[in-house]
Amino acid sequence: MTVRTRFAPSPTGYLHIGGARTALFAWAYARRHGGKFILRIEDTDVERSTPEAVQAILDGMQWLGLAHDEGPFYQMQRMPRYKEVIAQMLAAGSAYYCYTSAEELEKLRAEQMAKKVKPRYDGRWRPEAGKALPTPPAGVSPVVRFRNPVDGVVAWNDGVKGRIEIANAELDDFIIARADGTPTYNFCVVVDDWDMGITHVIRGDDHVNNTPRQINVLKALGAQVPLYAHLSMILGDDGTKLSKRHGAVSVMQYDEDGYLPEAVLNYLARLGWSHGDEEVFTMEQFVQWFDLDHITSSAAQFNTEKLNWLNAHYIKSAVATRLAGEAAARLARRGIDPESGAPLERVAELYKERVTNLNELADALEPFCVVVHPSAEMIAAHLTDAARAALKVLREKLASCAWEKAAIGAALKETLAACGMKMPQVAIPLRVALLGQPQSPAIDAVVEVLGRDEVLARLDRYI
RNA sequence: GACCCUAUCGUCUAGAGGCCUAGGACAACACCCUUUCACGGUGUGAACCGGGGUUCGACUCCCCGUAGGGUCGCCA
Repeated sequence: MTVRTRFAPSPTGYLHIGGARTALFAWAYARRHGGKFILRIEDTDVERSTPEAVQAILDGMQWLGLAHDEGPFYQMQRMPRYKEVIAQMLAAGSAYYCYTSAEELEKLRAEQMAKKVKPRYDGRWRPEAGKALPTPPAGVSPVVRFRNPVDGVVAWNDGVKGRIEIANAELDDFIIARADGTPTYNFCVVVDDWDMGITHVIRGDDHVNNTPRQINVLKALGAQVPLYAHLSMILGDDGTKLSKRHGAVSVMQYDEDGYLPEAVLNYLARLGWSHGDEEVFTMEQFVQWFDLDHITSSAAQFNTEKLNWLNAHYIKSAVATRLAGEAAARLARRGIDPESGAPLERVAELYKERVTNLNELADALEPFCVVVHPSAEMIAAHLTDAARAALKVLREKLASCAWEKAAIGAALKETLAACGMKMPQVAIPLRVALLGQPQSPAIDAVVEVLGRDEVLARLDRYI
């Protein structure tokens, strides 16, 4: 049996971090077992589904590098198939028409809530041996309901939560087709998983309660029941349910915020799954190690600090060309010409050990492209008369020394000796004069990469 | 309210009855490195929700509490 997993988002918004993890796990499981990963867009909610959201999901998947083997399939394009199955079920008696209006249902629910019982359909249109059904009211188009078994329990061995058992008595006859004839979620999912030969349904925790209904329909259809694995929620940084106010929820926002996809992937992989003490690993390793047994069954709180640490790690190990390219794109978006100054690749090499994200990298590279003027306070604090005098001595040496790090370092040391100063006393004013800020990587390396002409020109403004 | 799920350092987690004096990572703190700020290195503090069982022995198994969460749509 080949493993077939799927990711089935509804296109009502962007791909959020929880969905991304679900997709990652389903993808990894298929990869791990040499199976297929299927992408299915569940767009039967015409009111809320948008083509923009479909695109956003596709973009998110692509950014993460989670490629699907089949699809994307769109449920709206499978309407004839759903209707065919509904007709079959109607004919077989496993589904029936119900003429109860939405208003009546609403009233029923309110009464049940008031009596503090579980709100559920009372089965008034359910055909039963020896039961007289009401006369269908004129002018009401009926919904179609699934005839759920009354007795027994439906149980499954959940891939992450273990055995779950729910009594059929807890389940009511849910609607599989609306009054306008369109099928509903719980029904489409079943038909799709069946038709697409899905063997492992890896999805969010919030679907646990749908599972027994889906299993019952599958059984009524004579279909094979797949293995279900329900992933717990991801909570926000503050331990509350993830929502817009948590800032970065959309996967693409992480791109925007300067995260590398491999960092996000590695972080997500470790959120709710583990492989002993392994913290940092490649997707190849992840695919090799991934299993359902080591998925945690409790909800996990998102921790931006750990993501930041991983991102910094991946930036450190990324090649400078790539980093320079990423930073250049960000600088360009700020209206800065990335080609206008020092070679960015060399600057990126200097900074990659020191930044947490690509936006910080762009910040760091900016003063190498354009002159950044220090604030008045900074000038007053660092570019004192004594400092300026030392910079003047240094300038003369830099005008003629060999242009490589060691020679620049030597010029710096000679300056210190000549002025009777300590390294920071010259290095910090020099940083302020050159970059507009008192901190930077090793100053000799910065001077070298900035170039002689630029260094002298920038110094001349202060001496 | 009913049903379902969950419970180890602040956070992510290891842990399949003795390997646990509970391990790793992020964060915190201290020290070291240092040409500033970082990086890096070393180290320290920090947890089994409570109560009952089962067992020679429970973080691990069972029950009951408690606390969180999810679901009860002609949404997905």
